[in-house]
Amino acid sequence: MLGLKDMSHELPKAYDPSVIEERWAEYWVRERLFDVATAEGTQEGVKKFTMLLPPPNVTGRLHMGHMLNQTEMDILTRWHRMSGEVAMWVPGTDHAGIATQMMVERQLASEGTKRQELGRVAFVERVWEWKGVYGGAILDQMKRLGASVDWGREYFTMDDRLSIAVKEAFVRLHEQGLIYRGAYIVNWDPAIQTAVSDLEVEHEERLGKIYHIRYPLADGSGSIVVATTRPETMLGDTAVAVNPDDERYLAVQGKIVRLPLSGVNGGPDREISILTDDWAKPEFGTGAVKVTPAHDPNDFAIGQRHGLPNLTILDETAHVLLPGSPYHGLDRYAARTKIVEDLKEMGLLVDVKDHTLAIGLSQRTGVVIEPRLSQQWFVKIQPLADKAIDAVDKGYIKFTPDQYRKTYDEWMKNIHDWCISRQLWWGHRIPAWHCAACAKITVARETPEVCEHCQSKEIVQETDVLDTWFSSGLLPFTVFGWPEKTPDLAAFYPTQLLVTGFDILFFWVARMIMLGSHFMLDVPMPDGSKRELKDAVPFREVYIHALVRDADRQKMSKTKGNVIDPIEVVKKYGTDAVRFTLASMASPGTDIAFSEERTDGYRSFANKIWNAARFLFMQVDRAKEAGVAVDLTKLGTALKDVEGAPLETRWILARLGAAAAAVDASLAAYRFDEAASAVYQFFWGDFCDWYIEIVKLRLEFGEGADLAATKTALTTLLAVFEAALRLLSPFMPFITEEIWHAFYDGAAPAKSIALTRFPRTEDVAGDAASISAMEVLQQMIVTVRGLRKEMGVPEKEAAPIRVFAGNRVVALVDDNADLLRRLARVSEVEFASAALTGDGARSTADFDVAVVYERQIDVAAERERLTKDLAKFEKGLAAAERQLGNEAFMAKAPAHIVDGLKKQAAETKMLHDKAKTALEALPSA
RNA sequence: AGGCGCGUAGCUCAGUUGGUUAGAGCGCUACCUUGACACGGUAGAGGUCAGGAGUUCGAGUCUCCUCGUGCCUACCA
Repeated sequence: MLGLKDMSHELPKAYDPSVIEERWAEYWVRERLFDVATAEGTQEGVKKFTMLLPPPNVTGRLHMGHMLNQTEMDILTRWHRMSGEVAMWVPGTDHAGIATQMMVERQLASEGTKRQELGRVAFVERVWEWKGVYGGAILDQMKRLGASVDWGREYFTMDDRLSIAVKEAFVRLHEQGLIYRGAYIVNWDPAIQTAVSDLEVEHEERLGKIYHIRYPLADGSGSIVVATTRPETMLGDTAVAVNPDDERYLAVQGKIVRLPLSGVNGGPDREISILTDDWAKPEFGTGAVKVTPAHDPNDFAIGQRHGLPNLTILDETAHVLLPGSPYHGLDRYAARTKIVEDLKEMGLLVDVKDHTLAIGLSQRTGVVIEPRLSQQWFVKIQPLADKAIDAVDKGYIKFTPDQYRKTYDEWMKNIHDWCISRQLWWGHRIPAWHCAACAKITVARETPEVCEHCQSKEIVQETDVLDTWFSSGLLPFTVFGWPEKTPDLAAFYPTQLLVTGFDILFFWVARMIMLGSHFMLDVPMPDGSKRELKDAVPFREVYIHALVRDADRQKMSKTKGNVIDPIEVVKKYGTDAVRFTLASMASPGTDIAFSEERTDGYRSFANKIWNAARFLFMQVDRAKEAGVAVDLTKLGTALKDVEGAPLETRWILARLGAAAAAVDASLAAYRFDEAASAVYQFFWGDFCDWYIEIVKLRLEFGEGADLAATKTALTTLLAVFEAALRLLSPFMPFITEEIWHAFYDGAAPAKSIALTRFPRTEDVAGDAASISAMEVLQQMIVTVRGLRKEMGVPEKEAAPIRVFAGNRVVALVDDNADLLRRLARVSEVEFASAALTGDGARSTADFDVAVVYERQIDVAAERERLTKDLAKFEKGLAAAERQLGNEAFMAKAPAHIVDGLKKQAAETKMLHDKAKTALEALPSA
């Protein structure tokens, strides 16, 4: 399947992701590597990691937000899987009622027809056809990105089994008295002509006008002035309300008003009364409110309280519906203009003021929402919300970041009943039948033959469909077979985690919590015991991630044209680089300003990994030629066997263990940025920059070389590298898979690196002492390199150095002289018996070091540097001394802080004195 | 109208319970085409942590205020 043999000899110099990624993406899906059998989930004692993919709309195309979401989920899933857990990530798509219907309607429009001409049945068929052709696009994109989901469990929210579950849920809620139908004011989208829920309305501050209109009293004794932002609705006024305590209006309470412009067919204007209601606030507008019960939720409430008639004067398309009126048939805004003009002409327009108001726009179509009185289905939400509040309050569901718990709580506590009916054709049709004979409703799981109330056969099914979020809110249990008591449901519910953006916190997350807490309480636990709320919740944890913005922090939108297509970026830099970018920028609290420059940097990282692999493969080839063969089955042992091993071996193993521990801790806290930075730092900073450079010394194959030592060094090198690949693999699955297979050259111990074990500290030997010793050595090497450069020692030339150091460092330098020679280009090391000053000597806390070389330095520059150093030390010293002289500090600060400061002060003083001596030793200019 | 964030190096961002001299990547400067890698190596420069006040022995970190900025929720005509 792979050209492995070729690879190990002829890896191209630069890594080219395009040639390998598609191959592995297909391989992972074809081999079904990430499908989980139900039996695996029922094993005793095995930890499970179950998670649902937030189902993208079938109409969707993958955007950066999806990619961030999927990258995070994939990293977590791969990490859990490699940690020995049963890791199951369930994918699917959402039928997305409005979005999909609009998409197909647009298609019909381009063919010169419309859904009404097709009829409901043909239209729905047409949508299914559309879904068949275009619906899979987003999941195909997901496959290309290597998401390690369980494709065997892929679902669509309109699948038969899910439709049955949706019906069941609806019927049960109805039976429990939690679903009702009635005429209420709802948010009406006049473009697509359906009701939408409160959440589907977006508010936008806009500058509008507020109109003060004079309504004359019928008895001619005067008038009352009302204030409104929507003058066209006056046609539907059925009262005027004033506050009972408003002294200005005491005299007109109960009087009759003649409503201007309301006459039809040339008849007289309607008469309405002035009533009192607390809702009218004296301080707002004129203190008098026109009441339009059919077109405003507050007015509706007033109407209910006072038994006012509801007069609907706008139709489904927001055109005036008032036959016989001159305004009949006008669009709402045209009507507004004309009414204002007419009022002005009649002298009834008292005032027009600028007024900013939050206008409601339909999330899907962008048109202004028209509050409209209509028959709709609602879920009585309070009983569900109570459980959902409880579940989070009691800690059964944990939010990360924690601040969202509060957001959730606030919303849940102010929740309104949920309008779940939509006047669409695409969706789950409400399982209710209206009776023509008795006008009552039959709600049933199966299509009924007769009306359950009067046995009439004259029944027709409700034409409304359910809000898409109703079905997706059930997913955490319906995907596992609910209402059936399936093994899947027993094994995998509740899921562990939900990863999503805050934009669907209320739409989806909150609904899942409400519906899960409600329905699953009735499902016994696998052992037959009663299920408690803590096990009825749909997931244990919710991780809310940030929004991906463009490099200028602008929200990506089609209208702005700043949408970054992840597939394009992936083509340019490789999936691994884009994944790594998203992971490393996924810090809590801030949105992600996606920058290609950053991605470019991580492409370099991939290239670095690639070239490290090339280096290793070359060494393996050299070894083979020298007759040294490494046993790849012994790599695990190599990670633990440090008996008599050189410093760098013990050090890199300690670093590897630390990196693994850091990744574990970070991912457990959803700190993808920290985890990414830990692996990056380990691989590039520790492994490549230091370890490989040191190992180059050890790999001697020539005459008289100690081949046994070479073999040991090479084995450790390979072992660390192989472990590093596993460490990197959740973040960069493609390049690690490719190199890992090449590494084993057809004899890989598993079908995929994703199925191997994630490195754990307990798998790796390593001691803290090796880290601190190595740090001293690194510091010394860096210092010598700096000195060489200052003194103008040519790059290729080795120079002797002098070292003055304590015992610890003497032994360290002595033992690792070859390392110094190689990495700092030192020819010989001479130990000094006294502190070194002048002559380009440099000091640290642990040692003094000087490069012995004829100075070619710029004296002026050196003086400048030393002067600067001196000033820095003086400042530090003064600060430390001031602090140490502070009695309050000495009395109150903990001992280790005081000791630390004392030590620091002593060191600073030493460095200060040396810098001073060195400065004085410089020849005068 | 309420609520939640953010403001740290030229840019993008880290900075865990307050504790020794505030970090990373990119960019920048200098040197290096060294047999893994120029998508590279080595060494550097660069920050009064938005501003002010307070608490504390000690504040990037806690409190308050101001300024700037982003978002969420909401039935004020």
